[in-house]
Amino acid sequence: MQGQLSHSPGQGPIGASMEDVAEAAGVSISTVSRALRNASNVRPETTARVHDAAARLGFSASPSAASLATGKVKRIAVLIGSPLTDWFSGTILDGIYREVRSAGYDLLLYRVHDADERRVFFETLPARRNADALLVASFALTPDEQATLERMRVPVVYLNQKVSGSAGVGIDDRGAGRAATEYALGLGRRRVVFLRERGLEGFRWSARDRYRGYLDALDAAGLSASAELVEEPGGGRFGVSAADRILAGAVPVVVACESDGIAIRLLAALRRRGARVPDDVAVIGFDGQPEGELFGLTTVVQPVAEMTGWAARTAVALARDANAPRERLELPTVLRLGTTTPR
Amino acid sequence: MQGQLSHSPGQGPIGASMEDVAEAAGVSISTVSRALRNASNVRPETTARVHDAAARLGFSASPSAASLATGKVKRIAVLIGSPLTDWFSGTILDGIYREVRSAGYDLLLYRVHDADERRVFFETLPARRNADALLVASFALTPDEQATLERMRVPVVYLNQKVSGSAGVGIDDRGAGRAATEYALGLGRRRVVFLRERGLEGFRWSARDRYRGYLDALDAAGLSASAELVEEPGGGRFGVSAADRILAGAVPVVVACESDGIAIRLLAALRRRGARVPDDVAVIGFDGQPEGELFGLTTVVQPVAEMTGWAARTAVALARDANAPRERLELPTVLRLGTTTPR
DNA sequence: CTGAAAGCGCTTACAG
DNA sequence: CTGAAAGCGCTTACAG
Repeated sequence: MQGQLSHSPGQGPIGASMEDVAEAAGVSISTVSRALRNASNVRPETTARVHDAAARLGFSASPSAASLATGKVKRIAVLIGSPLTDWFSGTILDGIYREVRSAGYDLLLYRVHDADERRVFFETLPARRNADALLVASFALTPDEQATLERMRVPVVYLNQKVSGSAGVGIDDRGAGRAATEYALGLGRRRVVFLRERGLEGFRWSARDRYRGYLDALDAAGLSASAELVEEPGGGRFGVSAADRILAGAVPVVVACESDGIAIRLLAALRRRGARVPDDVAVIGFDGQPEGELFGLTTVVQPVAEMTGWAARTAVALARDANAPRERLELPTVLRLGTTTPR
Repeated sequence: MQGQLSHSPGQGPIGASMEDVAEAAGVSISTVSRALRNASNVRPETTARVHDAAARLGFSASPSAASLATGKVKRIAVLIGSPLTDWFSGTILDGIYREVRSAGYDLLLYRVHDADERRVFFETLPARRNADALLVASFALTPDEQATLERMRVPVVYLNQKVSGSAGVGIDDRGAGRAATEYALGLGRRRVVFLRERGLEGFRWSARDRYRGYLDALDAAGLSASAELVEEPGGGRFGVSAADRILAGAVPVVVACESDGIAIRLLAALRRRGARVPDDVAVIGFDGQPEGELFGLTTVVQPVAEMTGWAARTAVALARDANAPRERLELPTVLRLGTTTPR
């Protein structure tokens, strides 16, 4: 019994081993291994006998042992930069989960909210050797961080960020931000402001690009940008001071928002102040969050389901074969008109 | 080279091995292993030398190999029954993530939305041998499923469900539902209805219990329940037909909602119909979602952060030692008055 | 404080 | 179609 590790006292039996199954089925563990993975080169009756024995003993294989032998961990990691309470985060996680699980992979979740979490993630690279592919969602990486991920030797798929040479899918945030702003300018209001959350500048690629598109449109129209409105993220008070500042202007205005979630919070704040929407203030969101429809929100709808599905399927393909093609895809957005902008 | 597996063609080098580090540092791999985990029985200079060599070679240990040797996978699995887009799901995932990661564990996510996903999960038990502890969140399990989880030999912590003999934390959903309804009855309206989502009956323990509390209160007041309002979950149209049905009654009414998310969607639908809140319809939510504050929502606030923190810390404790105490904790709720109920 | 060696539980090339 | 054996890359009891 030399070498027998005794460091799991009181753990109790962890369940049947492959050897137990082999004995019960009267075959070798090689055959058990093959039969349980339904390899074609096993006699059907043998396979059935093995499955029977495994079920009877409540056997389930050790993923760690299998990983060690195959070099694959059958896990896909997702790295998310926005709070998980955001509609966008929840929606893409839901979609990614479906694809990943149906392909037989588990989902490992990593979240990076602040500079500290960010530092820890890139220093320790927990996804290293821990996932067969990594999906980076809505998260603006520095060139350094991109390089670090490269060295990790795990295939990376980007959702909503452009990284040349890497697989990825997204929309044209800048173009869509510009188009929304052009539409806003066409409404004949004197001010068009852009509202976004503070403190996530380095994280949210998409917000930054949408804002750039806003500036593009103003520039093309020969206008200078109104002071952009930046609010503290999250919390019940979001939008309140923005509403105050917007209403202080005393001119009809259009507000283009970074996201529908922000737009909805702004609408609530405006209404509590008695502002008329869209007469005093017109509002345009960004996302296509279903809740926005209830508020009649005019918004830029992005094809979240398509983006997510594509990203997840690509991650699975790369997890299976790191040499699978690494394509880039850009999907179109649509401006959906509601009642928060005038006809 | 016999036995050398050749099934990873083109994978390229996966990085340095412990042997490489050992050679570079001039020690054995035993020492490398100890030094990298900062074991106390290694000379400080040796430890430093090993860390240096590891950093130079970009070494990171294989979690699979470590797991196989230790019997621990350093992962905690979360099983969630509600859509990840729900505020509650996002909030608890955020909180669980923080605790779990800071304790050195990875987070494995499992979601069970419909009967099919549910069946697959319990048939395949993907968390088996794949996590050191399982956190089951807001998910009503059948006795059979509870037993299945028991046999899995992974410690389980329940968030928002009472399972005797298991660790868990939650609020008194039934009591809180009753208290909210009693408050509603005290407002002197003739009808008090309960609004919840359809299709998740077997999944959401908490919604069911809140509804039971509603019935309790009516019963105690000698009233019979109004037809409960059940709506299709999700989507932009949620709440619209509920609003229609509520307004058809033509009597002032109080609506107690399963969640704040539902209450907010109802408020939007009511306002678009021109109903006065709280004069025509008073609304009470459940959760304490920050967004509700913007709408002045009266609601039952549950201590989500405390519940989540406790559950996650308990999961970590059980992951470290399956014999750690399995306690149950019930936390209090508070009715927060807003402007959607009359003074 | 350090090293040689066994073992964790699988998968698969090889031989039959 | 099946089995014996090597190896995946760690950790740790044991001996020094």
